[in-house]
Amino acid sequence: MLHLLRAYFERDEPITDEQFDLIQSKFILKQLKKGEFLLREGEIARYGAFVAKGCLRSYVLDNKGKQHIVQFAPENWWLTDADSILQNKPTIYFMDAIEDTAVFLLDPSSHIFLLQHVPAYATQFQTGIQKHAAAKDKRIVASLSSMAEERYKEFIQTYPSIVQRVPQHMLASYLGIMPETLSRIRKQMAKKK
Amino acid sequence: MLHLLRAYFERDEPITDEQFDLIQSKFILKQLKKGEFLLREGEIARYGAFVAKGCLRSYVLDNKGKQHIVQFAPENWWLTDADSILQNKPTIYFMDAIEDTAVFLLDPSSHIFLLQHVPAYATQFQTGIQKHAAAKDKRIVASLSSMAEERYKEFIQTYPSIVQRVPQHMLASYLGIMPETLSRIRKQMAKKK
DNA sequence: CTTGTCCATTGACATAGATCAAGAAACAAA
DNA sequence: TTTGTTTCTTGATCTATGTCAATGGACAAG
Repeated sequence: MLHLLRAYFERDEPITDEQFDLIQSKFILKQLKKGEFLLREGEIARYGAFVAKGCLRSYVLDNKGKQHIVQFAPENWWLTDADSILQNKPTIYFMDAIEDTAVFLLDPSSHIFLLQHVPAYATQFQTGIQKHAAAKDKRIVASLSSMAEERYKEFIQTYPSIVQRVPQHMLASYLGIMPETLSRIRKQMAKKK
Repeated sequence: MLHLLRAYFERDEPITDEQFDLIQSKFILKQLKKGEFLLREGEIARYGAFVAKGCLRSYVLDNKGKQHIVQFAPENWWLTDADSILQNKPTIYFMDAIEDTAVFLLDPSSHIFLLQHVPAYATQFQTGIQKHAAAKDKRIVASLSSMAEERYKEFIQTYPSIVQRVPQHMLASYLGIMPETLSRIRKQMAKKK
């Protein structure tokens, strides 16, 4: 799995073996079987997770016990609850693996250490933060301004690889609609074109 | 207005006059009349804006020309399009003043300078980023899991001061519902209690 | 005071999407 | 293959919210 971690940090600029040793020494590899949890509601998050292989998701339960998927995290994405880590407060999220998944865990102090000592880490971190923030903005705008069908199309455009690998009902949950509705939307779209 | 800027950076730790001089020298004060724009769709954002007094909002136009409010920024909030600044790409947002407003503008290189030279700046920046990110997460979760009435109640809880000062139809736009619907929700709530 | 503009309210109706119920596929395990 | 799970589809209704249209209040400008 280590080569995947290295490839990620070398995307923009190559890094030396020494630097990668530093990185490597801070991350903890964890293998998750499909369905295993990384974090549950009520726990305090202690790590950020980098997905080397597989796919995680995070979701919340509403007051009726219904799941709502907040994020998918396939290869090269990060998943964490920064709020919980930084404020030492219980998370509202569940995070689990929707396939067999390999993640690298990083605790906050290691994170700060790497920021200060490995420029390539700082670069990728910055890029990652931005990407996440932009994705969130896009999602908020979509939820305000688009009907379900448009949001689905936009999702397909933005995350074609995710569409292939997650079951439809999870997509529906992410989009904020019922599986039945997504099924009907797909039928509509198939007919039109 | 400078004392407001100073008060913001001194919230957690006092700062010296020298440090504040440094801060002061980088910010540009701009006064906006109600209705004046800070940024329009298609422009490239050049500054982050700190609201010292008054209130800004950002919104997008959907393909039918309808406004959707993405954010309100009252005193001590920041408003910017990081994506546009950092990627040098045209913004999709309009940002304007909903009251007479005083903002302090900061360009990216000054931002980096202050991060490196004024610890209190770095601290407040970090806190601000977190606050924004948490607010976005909360909003995404709410849009997935709550009906209009619950979202409205949550908004009142979270931003009581904003409710007082913005017209109802803007609140509706932020909540993703029509003004008529918000009016009906308020009527319902008044009846119940 | 009068006029115009903006905003909130209310009603009648339309529609996107939810809910409930039943099957049909798909797929894995035995 | 048979059986059991899980996922997807389809139909019949129900409900929250949007749309359209009219009215009345608040407030600013003349």
